[in-house]
Amino acid sequence: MANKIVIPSTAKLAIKLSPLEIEAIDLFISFVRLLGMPKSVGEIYGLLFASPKPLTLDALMDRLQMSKGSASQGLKLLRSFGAVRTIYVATDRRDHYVADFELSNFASAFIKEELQPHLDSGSARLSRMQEHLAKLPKGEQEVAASRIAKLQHWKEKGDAMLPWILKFLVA
Amino acid sequence: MANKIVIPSTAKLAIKLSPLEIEAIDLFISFVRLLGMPKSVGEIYGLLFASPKPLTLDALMDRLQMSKGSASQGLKLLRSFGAVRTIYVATDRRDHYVADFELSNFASAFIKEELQPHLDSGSARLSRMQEHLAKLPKGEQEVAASRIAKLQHWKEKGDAMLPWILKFLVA
DNA sequence: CAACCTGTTCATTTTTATTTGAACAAATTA
DNA sequence: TAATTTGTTCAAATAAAAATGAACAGGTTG
Repeated sequence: MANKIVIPSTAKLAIKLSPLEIEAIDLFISFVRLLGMPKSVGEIYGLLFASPKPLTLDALMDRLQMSKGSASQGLKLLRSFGAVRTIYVATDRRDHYVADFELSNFASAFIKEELQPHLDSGSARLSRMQEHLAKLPKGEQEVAASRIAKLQHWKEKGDAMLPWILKFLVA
Repeated sequence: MANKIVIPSTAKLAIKLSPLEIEAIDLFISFVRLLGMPKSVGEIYGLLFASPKPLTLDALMDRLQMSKGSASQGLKLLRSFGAVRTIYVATDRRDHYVADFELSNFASAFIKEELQPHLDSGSARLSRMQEHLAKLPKGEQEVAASRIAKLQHWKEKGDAMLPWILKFLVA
């Protein structure tokens, strides 16, 4: 005998995502993947981006069919670099989220958290390399020195470029 | 009874990586990870970068303790964007690899293969969004239109920025 | 041409990243 | 203050990415 499916009166039917929402979500999934973030973060931002009104954690879970943990962590990350913020909604004590539309938030978070640290640790690395170089057999020193110089040059290029990119994005 | 360990006369002891090599490998592992490439690619490039002479696939496997499959695929990828190339070595029919020191190869491969395609598909996506927009209830059209305009703006910014970055890198 | 050498491919295994959901804490309400 | 609501955390499960190694294809050599 087949089980009867009972839907409690409090259950909310998940409203299917609209084509526009799907398009936005899809766009932001590929965008965040590019920055090495989990897909769920793209889904959340995409839906908030497309949504005309603020959404609660519940609503996100419901419409994206996503666990509470993912939604909570995704929002945490998005908040951390200002891609999303809460907005006060009277009579409802839940947090209501809206997307911030400044794309540069994503990019500058990526630059500050991923690129900058690597460039910064680069100086120390180059020093260490110079030390190792000194201990090399004479015959190998010249080649190695020229390659370390290459790295130095790349680092300088990176250092010079990042501020410029940041400025361009924010502008 | 303990087994006797027999080392066949043809076996080559893997030469331990030098501190300089380790430093280079470590650097390039984080670099390629940033570009979403597998660690093994960074190891290969790093060792070739540090190596004063060309290395064969065998040598890479041996010194990096890496499988033939990984080495072969990593080299294939690195060759595909010119980060590595083969060099002729008389009396040895194996391929001998050297690193190409033009950093811009990595960056422009990344731009051409990851960033550019997303921007390119963006136009079609924006058109689709415009169509969905038209089918929206009147009340929601205005908000949605302004957000699509945002996307348009970002896309234009990206389109404008990429060529500039590319030029900066190659310079 | 048969045995060998070199490198590629790809199904399988292993490792790493992401998601889930239940336990928890904090705040609110009855 | 007990019950409820809301959101976070984290250990465990799942999914995705990467590495492995055996089978293979194409050369080369004796």
